[in-house]
Amino acid sequence: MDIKETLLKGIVAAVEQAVAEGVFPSDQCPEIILEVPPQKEFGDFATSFAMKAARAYKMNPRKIAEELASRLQGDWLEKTEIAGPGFINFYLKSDVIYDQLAAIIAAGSEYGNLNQENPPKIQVEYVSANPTGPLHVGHGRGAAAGSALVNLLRAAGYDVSSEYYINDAGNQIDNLAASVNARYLELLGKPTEFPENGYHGQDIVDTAKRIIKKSGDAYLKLEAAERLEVFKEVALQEKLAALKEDLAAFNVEHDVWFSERTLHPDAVKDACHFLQENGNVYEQDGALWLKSTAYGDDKDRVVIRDNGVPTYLAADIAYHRDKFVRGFDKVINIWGADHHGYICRVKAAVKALGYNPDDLEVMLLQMVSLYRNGELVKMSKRTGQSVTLAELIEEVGTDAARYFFIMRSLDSQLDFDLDLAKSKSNENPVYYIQYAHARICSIFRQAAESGLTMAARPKLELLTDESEITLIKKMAAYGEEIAYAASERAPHRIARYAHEIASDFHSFYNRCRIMGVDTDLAQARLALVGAVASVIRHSLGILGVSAPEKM
RNA sequence: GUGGCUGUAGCUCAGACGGAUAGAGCGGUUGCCUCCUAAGCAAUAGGCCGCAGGUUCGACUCCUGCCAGUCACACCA
Repeated sequence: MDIKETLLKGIVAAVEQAVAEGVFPSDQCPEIILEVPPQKEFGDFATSFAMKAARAYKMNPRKIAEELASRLQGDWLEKTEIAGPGFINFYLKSDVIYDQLAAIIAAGSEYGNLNQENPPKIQVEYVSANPTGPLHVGHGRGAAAGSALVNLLRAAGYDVSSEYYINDAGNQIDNLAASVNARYLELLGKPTEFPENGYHGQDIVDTAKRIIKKSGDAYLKLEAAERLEVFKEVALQEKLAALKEDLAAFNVEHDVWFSERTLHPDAVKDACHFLQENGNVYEQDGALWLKSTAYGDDKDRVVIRDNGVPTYLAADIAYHRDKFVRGFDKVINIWGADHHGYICRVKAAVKALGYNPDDLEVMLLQMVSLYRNGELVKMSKRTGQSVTLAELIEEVGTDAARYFFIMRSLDSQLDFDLDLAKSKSNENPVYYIQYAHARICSIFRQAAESGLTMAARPKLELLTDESEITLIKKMAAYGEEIAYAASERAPHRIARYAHEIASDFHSFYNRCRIMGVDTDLAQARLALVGAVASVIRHSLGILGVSAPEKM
């Protein structure tokens, strides 16, 4: 069992004993929280329990600490100290950490994967950009963060399904077809007015060119409406293929691609009927309205327009109903910050459908601002002037782009410095981590050459250097970090962790040598750095960043 | 106007249900390659944690108000 849990149980037992002896009052026991102290002189773990309990117990905190410490036992415990206003500091026996290291080594590449009994089913829907043009950098943040979150949740033992919602119904798709049509006519020398809400990107021109290359002017003979239908399908298939290609190049893969069209008309109608029967929609001015105000929205929202066409919300209601019908315990949507006003009505819809709105978690990504040469790069999807994800990957590479997107908390606006990300130098944090991994691989290559082998049972207790102890403790904390980061939905914590362990390793590397020291010590160190490499690989794997063996 | 997010070192940002001297990277200064990758290490300078109140033994963290930046407030998607 994890040493922290063991310690926690020991403390609980000590408190219970004190209560049984009448030293502590029987009720009002505050929660016991163990933390790693800010300084190593304060021990391996500490708790502020005594200070928290002081009020409830009406006792002096130092007295509480003494009573607790005197009842705490365990052969893994070196000593306890009471410090400051009433902190209890715990010092573990040194062999405890060697047991931990041995367990980490034994777990191998599985170390960092947590097991949960009856893991909750979680769905993560992310990117879901309209299939009307290439992905741009904003989608890139969603793609990186979403896939990292999926990896993180899986490592934490959840049963996760990732999904892309394809908005392949509605006006924007008609605009896509009309845009392709306009380019088609234009290229064939039959100038036409470009649709007002059309897409101006080069990709639309390219699609038109490919159509001409394949079929020439054959489609000119068709009625306009027929031609638009054909172009709609061609364009949609091309866009979807391009999206998948862009995402694949970015180490992003969705388990399910969900087409909005499949919701029309039946699922949308069913959902509306359902809401009608439980009285959550009403008709007014010829339209059908969701009573979202009953669930905290500012105003009611139209679901079916007066012309009989369902709104985007109608499809989303049907879609979210479908998600819950599929049996997910938690449904996570990753949206851009510009959609925040939409959350309330979807949650209202979820509640109106009879599900718990708290089971729908919407994570908002704040905006990305690109900087090049110190200047803001303006983005506009309409005019096709934006920097696309493909261009970003081309410019800075998948590893750097993913790391830059993930390393910041999702709810802080991101300034993405292109010049920094593409600089293949020490300014770039992703290389720092990868370099640590490459160095370890290099050590193993050298060891193999010089005949140094891994010991079956390395003498880990020889690892007594400060930097070695730091590394072991850092690795021992990885599981907890995974669990916490997953529960907080905070993949950036893993980026941080990876950087920290890389830093601990580089520090070790400069203090301790492996080749040329006593064989037992060398083998122990080899085992240590092997574990470090494994943990770095695991954490980079969550981030979707490669772990090169040479740099 | 209403709502969301943000405001911490020169710059970009971390900071676990309130706790012991507020952290990292970049940038600055100073050292370290006869030795496993110097894309590295070590040391050092740099902070009214936006402002003002409040709660508490204790507040960057919680509450209230204000200021600033940003995104959004459709029978568009």
